[in-house]
Amino acid sequence: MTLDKRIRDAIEARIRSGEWRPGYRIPFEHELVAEFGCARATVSKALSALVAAGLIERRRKAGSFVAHPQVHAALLDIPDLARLEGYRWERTACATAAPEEMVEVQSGPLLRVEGIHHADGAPLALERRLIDVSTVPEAATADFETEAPGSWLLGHVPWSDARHRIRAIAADRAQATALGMPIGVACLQLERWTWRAGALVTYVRQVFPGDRYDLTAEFGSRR
Amino acid sequence: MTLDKRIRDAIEARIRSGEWRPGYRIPFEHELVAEFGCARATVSKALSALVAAGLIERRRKAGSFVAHPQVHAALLDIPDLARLEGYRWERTACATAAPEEMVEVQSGPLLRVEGIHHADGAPLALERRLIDVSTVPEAATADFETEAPGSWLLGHVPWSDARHRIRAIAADRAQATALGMPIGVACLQLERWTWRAGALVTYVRQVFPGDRYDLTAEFGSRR
DNA sequence: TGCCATATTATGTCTAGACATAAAAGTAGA
DNA sequence: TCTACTTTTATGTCTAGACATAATATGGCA
Repeated sequence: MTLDKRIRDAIEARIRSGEWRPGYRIPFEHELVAEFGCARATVSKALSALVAAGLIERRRKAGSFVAHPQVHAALLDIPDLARLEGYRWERTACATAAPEEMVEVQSGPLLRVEGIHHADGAPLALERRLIDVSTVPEAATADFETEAPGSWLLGHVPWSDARHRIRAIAADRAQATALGMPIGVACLQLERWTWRAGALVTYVRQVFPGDRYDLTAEFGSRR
Repeated sequence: MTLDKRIRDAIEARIRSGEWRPGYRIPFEHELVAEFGCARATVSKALSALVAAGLIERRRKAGSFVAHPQVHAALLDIPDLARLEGYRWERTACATAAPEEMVEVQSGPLLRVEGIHHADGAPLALERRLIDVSTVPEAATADFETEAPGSWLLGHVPWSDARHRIRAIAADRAQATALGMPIGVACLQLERWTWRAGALVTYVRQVFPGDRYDLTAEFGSRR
């Protein structure tokens, strides 16, 4: 393990654990130099890597700060429904659930929340969400009437890893009814598993009508 | 413009132009030090950035080499159909075409190629491709009977930028027939525009049956 | 109080050099 | 010829220090 990686990992661990929350000013370079007993260039290299990873921001004279998390992945344009204006969350169910659609993923007891996102009066997305209560205990008593679980989690779980799966599906009876469309309409289904420090935080499945939504991704890279 | 960025840009330009092809050994660090009149650390920083960008690979003692392009985007798992074994290309049409589905993208005269990718005997994807003949003149005389245009282009256009669009569609009559499925089946449609130095290289639209294929994406990053 | 010039300071970039490391190339012995 | 050891060499990591830059903080002036 190289020294700059050790410094990077030490800082990253404190950010991902939530100890250093978004906006927190991490120690100055000269303080890290003292803490790790190395040259400033080595600390700077570690901090540069954290900037590239999107974990911190550096400002001259002011210092380095834990970056504010963003739901938008840099390369894959997945909307954060809860943040978009004009969207309305409509809660339909909230209960303890067995994770029948989440096979192969380890989790504790789960809370299930379902709802519909609206845009301009019409339903845009159907959301089914499972929250691992052992990872996020506050979720058990949260009020998802006033705030959608997506944005609620954003404020309660600072950092995480995620895996996405995108597929085309035909809307079943329940989905078609909820979205106000005929059964069998082609929909884009986005699934996202979110972990924090190895523990499942939440699983969410969003269904978008194919004619109202598409994903875009840009790559300034290799073909 | 900082010195390390100038070095990086100079190397990147020679790679993207095709002057230095994949596998080419770029000058040793000490040669770049002499060329740019700077310290080795500065050259090394520029090369590290090129590694992070996926443009070069560095091997101790051997030197640094232009990386072999990969169709797989790092974060979004889009398969390179032409490279997967067991896939068979079946050409159905090849003609000059008006780009009716490519509005808003500027291009020269286009060559149209259509075909079906097979896996284990069953059709897996339907492909419609438009190639800009003014950007890739050799395409006009290429033989797409023996080689799919995707892999052919890979060998003739070294580096490029790309934009993707992903949506769910219902298969129309022609698509359903080609894929051997009922009309209206939910399919994942992947579109990709590819540019080289600002000029369109190719547009491709691939249609995958929803029940036979899905995309996955992992992000070790922010939510 | 409000504004502007100045000083301070943390980051940004770069240098010249040291030592480590891994892999290729060369060498000697079986 | 084949194998094992040694040498060479390009990259990998790090140091101690220099100067640049930009944004904050400070102090004086109106």
